[in-house]
Amino acid sequence: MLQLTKRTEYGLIALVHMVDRRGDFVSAREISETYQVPRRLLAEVLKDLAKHALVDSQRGATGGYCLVRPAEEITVGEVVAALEGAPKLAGCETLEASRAGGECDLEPSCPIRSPLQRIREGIWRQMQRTTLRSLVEPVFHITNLKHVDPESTLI
Amino acid sequence: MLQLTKRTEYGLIALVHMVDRRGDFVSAREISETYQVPRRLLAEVLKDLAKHALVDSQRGATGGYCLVRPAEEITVGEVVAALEGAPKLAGCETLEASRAGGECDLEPSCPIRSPLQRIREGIWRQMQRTTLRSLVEPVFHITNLKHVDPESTLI
DNA sequence: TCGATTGGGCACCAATCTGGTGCTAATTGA
DNA sequence: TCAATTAGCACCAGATTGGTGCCCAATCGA
Repeated sequence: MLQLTKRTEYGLIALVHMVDRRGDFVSAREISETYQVPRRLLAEVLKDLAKHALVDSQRGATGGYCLVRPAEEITVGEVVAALEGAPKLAGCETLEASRAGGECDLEPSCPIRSPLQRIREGIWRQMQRTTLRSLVEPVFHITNLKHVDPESTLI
Repeated sequence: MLQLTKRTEYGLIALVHMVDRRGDFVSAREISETYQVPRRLLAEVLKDLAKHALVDSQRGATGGYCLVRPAEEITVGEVVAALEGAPKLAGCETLEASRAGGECDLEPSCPIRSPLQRIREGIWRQMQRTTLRSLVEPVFHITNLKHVDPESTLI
């Protein structure tokens, strides 16, 4: 259905919540109560983000999570990749790299290269260009990229 | 998993196959054999496309399907909407329209408007700007939209 | 007229994904 | 020690997805 999962949604909400609060650790409970998100599931998500080195985690009474890098350096693409795995651009692209030039017999519609593949690539590129910062302050995204037609920005 | 369905993939493949062949009807069998796609499923997809007036269908021995409009006028967004339903931009957006101005209590993270919503909107806009033609000849898309940074085109 | 070929409708299925929960252990500050 | 927190693992019900079976309806050519 072309949709990101709830996991990703919760992850992004949590990350946005932590923007510009580096240093102090925010607990999963605080986030879950603030945005009415299932705590256990959110914890699962944050754990994954920690595994992928997008957040630091600390146990104990005053523990919690905080961003590892500034919001300008974290892309939506990274978050999605961490929480649902990088979109498999299977077929041609991957084969291209591995066997350099041979015909592709795995992807049946290869000669044309499946339209869906191309669309997925496009979406993927967009997400890799969209930072956490631009989610917090959309204006940032547009004003800092004047040469890009605002109409065509992801957000 | 942020992915379009196989149905959509098959639909796009079929539509691309029919580009610039208005007039003669292409059978589901021909397409399925050309691209090694399950015939019955493809038929189901084409039926939906016909229902949404994206293709004409004709029964009988020499029947099949053909595009209703030229490839420049059919957008990927339309195809996706036909085959998997328009992405529900639930919550704020829809409520905004219906009750004009009240607080949104359905979408918990509403005050911030869920980051995921925004991303979804961006993707959706992109798909609505991407035509079938640009899937056939990517060059078309870029050269005809010179004011858009090529980096930011969907395809 | 008859048969072959095509799309249309409906039901159905197995596998997978998704959202979510329970429980217990380990860590840490007060 | 106690309370709060993250970590790990298993588990579950429901929805979605990809795909198939079967028969009917239309249409064309012989």
